Amino acid sequence: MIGIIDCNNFYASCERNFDSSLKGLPVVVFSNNDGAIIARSEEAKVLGIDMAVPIFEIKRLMKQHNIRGFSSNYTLYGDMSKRIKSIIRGFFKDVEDYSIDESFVSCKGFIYRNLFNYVKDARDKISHWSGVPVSIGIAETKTLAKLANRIAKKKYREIGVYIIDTEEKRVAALKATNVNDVWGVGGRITAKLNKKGIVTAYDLSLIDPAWAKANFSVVLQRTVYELQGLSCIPLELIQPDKQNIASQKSFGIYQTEFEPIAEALANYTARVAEKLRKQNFVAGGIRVWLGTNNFSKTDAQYFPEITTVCDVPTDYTPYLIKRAVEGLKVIYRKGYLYKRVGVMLTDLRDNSDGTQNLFHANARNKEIEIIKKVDKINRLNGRDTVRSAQQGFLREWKMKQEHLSPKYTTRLQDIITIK
DNA sequence: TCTGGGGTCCTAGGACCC
DNA sequence: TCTGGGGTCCTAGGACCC
Repeated sequence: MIGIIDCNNFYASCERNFDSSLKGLPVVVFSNNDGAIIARSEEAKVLGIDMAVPIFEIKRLMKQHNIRGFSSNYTLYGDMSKRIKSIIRGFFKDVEDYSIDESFVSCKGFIYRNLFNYVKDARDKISHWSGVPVSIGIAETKTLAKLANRIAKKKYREIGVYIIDTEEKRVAALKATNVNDVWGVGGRITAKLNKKGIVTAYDLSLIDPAWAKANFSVVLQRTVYELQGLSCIPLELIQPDKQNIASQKSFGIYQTEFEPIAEALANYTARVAEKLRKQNFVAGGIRVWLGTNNFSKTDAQYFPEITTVCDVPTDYTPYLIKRAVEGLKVIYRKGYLYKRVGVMLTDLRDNSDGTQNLFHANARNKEIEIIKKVDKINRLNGRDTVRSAQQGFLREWKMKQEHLSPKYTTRLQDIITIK
């Protein structure tokens, strides 16, 4: 059996955990740029606030019901996630970190105790010790476990645990679920399935897996097997290395000129390069893209992108920034209202890779020395104390975060303030 | 006026190899 | 006149997840 442990309303629960005055109040969390809703407490859901609605549409509703809104604070959520996962590892030996607020766990070897009692106890303690309520679903496959988790959240909220361990329960769960609520089935596939008369998860579980593969893909075929109780998606206990590291952000206000966009791009590149070095990787390539506001019905639209290969796989920020900005120069056109710029480091590999280039002098050792010192200075004195000139200081493009909560768990002065 | 960010996997088709 | 068979690698695009 496989379990999925999922935090309830994770970001909203994190915010509430550190501010007791929010108890019982509706709480929502905004996307970057304070643009749309990405998390809601139960109270906010009851008031009819949906996922992903733009903030400007619900401003009045928020005022009317005293709904508390927060800019997303990923430093806080990331740190809470770490704490919760370390608690989970005290109860389960084999754990796969699946997302910031979800872990798959193996329930193998629990034959000699009462599975429900053990998991229920674990669920209560994880919730209590972390301050973030969790739900646990258990079944024979990951896809069925996700289904069980939905039931735990919707039907057995107080208990917070649901186990699909009989054929009757499996069929009942499938019949009560729409295909678009099945893990791995999104909007596009749902539309196609519905046209063929497949509406519930139960319908989907009855189709011929070979037909699913022929008419859709091997991905849907696996989902069908998993719904039937045949496990196709194994627990991944070892986190695979990252293949890409990316950063894109919407601008606080539209940008039209090259310089401020290049400045933003340089800053995002500095961030991804930091992440790269933290994981001891070098990047073989860089992709840069630009975008206008795709929600606008009147603005001219433009979404160019460019991929370039590094002369030598590298983690050296000045080089990466230089290449990124060169790429931007190629795709940038005057006359558009730009909404975002993004950068992705691709073709990642271990920094012991040692690939060299016949036509470029090897400056690697010198670069390593320099960037190590820069990292150290910035670690001790704050981010960007030493920076590339291209990163600038104007930051006209920076995103809106007007309702940011303190970094309760990671910044000393905030920890002291909340006592 | 105003709508997020960071990822993965799969597939088809083209280029290329022997 | 007439032109093979078996592969790999790379890229772009599409779909999905949280």
